[in-house]
Amino acid sequence: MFSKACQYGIRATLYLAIHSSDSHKIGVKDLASALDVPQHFLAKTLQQLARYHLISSVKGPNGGFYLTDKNRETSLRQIVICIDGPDSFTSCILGLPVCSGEKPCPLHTQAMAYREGLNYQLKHQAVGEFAQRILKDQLTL
Amino acid sequence: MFSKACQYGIRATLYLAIHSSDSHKIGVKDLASALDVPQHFLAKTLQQLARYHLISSVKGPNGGFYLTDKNRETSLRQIVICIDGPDSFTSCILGLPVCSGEKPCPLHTQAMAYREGLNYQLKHQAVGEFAQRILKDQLTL
DNA sequence: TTTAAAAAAGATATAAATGACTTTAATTCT
DNA sequence: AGAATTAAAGTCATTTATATCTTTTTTAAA
Repeated sequence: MFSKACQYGIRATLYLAIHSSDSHKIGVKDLASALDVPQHFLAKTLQQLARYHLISSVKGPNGGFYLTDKNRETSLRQIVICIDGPDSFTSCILGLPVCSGEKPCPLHTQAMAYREGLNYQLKHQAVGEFAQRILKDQLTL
Repeated sequence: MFSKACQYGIRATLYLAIHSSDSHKIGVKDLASALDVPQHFLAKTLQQLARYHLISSVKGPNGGFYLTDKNRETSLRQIVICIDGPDSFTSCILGLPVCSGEKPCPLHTQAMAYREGLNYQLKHQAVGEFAQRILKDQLTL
């Protein structure tokens, strides 16, 4: 479903949403050890997200990654698209080159129901809202 | 979600459900070209399924793969388990080593709701039933 | 006893994930 | 302002996993 890069990207973004701010940036090193993921691989992923302005970063001393208020308004769907591309939720679950409502594979209907639901959740909940729910419900990152 | 091997396995099994019988077996070569998938990779997958008696095969002239009536009663869930293992539907969508109802990740509820749905469909529909629906609704393989 | 086909084992290729190193840019401290 | 420092950005190499191809062996039927 999600590539490792994407999983790391989602977790890192949510972590930043909870722990970072304009005045408190977090370096890859700290982030990687907090999430227990490979540092350099995470770095690459974060750079990709920063390039697309889904997260923010500054270089140099006291620099690092952080989320602006605007960053907090983006959806996790955007993060997924940025890393895994736009098709991970729509491509055929059986790998058929053509598979759509008109020409469905045997699992099309079932898969769509499942994936659309998840897609909706990722699309209509802002990163900031997710973060609040994580704090409230004490979810794991 | 599914590995290529698993996608090929599902499609091949359904193809066999529709086109094969005790008296009409199908060779990997024909199967592979009908589904347009790599022949030898498919062969390996079919052998795995045959080893676990989810599909049937005989060697030699006029041999090949086919489905018995009993084979038609197995579920696609069994096929998936046989190839991708038992955890592909329950392992954490964010890759966390521990993620459960008690200690959920931020996407746990959403992911479970929809994966359980798909899982249910795969579990409670026999391969034979699937095949009939494919014929009835003219679905693509 | 020849033949057709699966079964098995192994080699190769491709892609995903990870790691090491170099460069660039922003701060901080003279 | 200029040098030193820190951390991201970028590039390249290595490892690991997945997918694919090749060859050999076994088995059942004609």
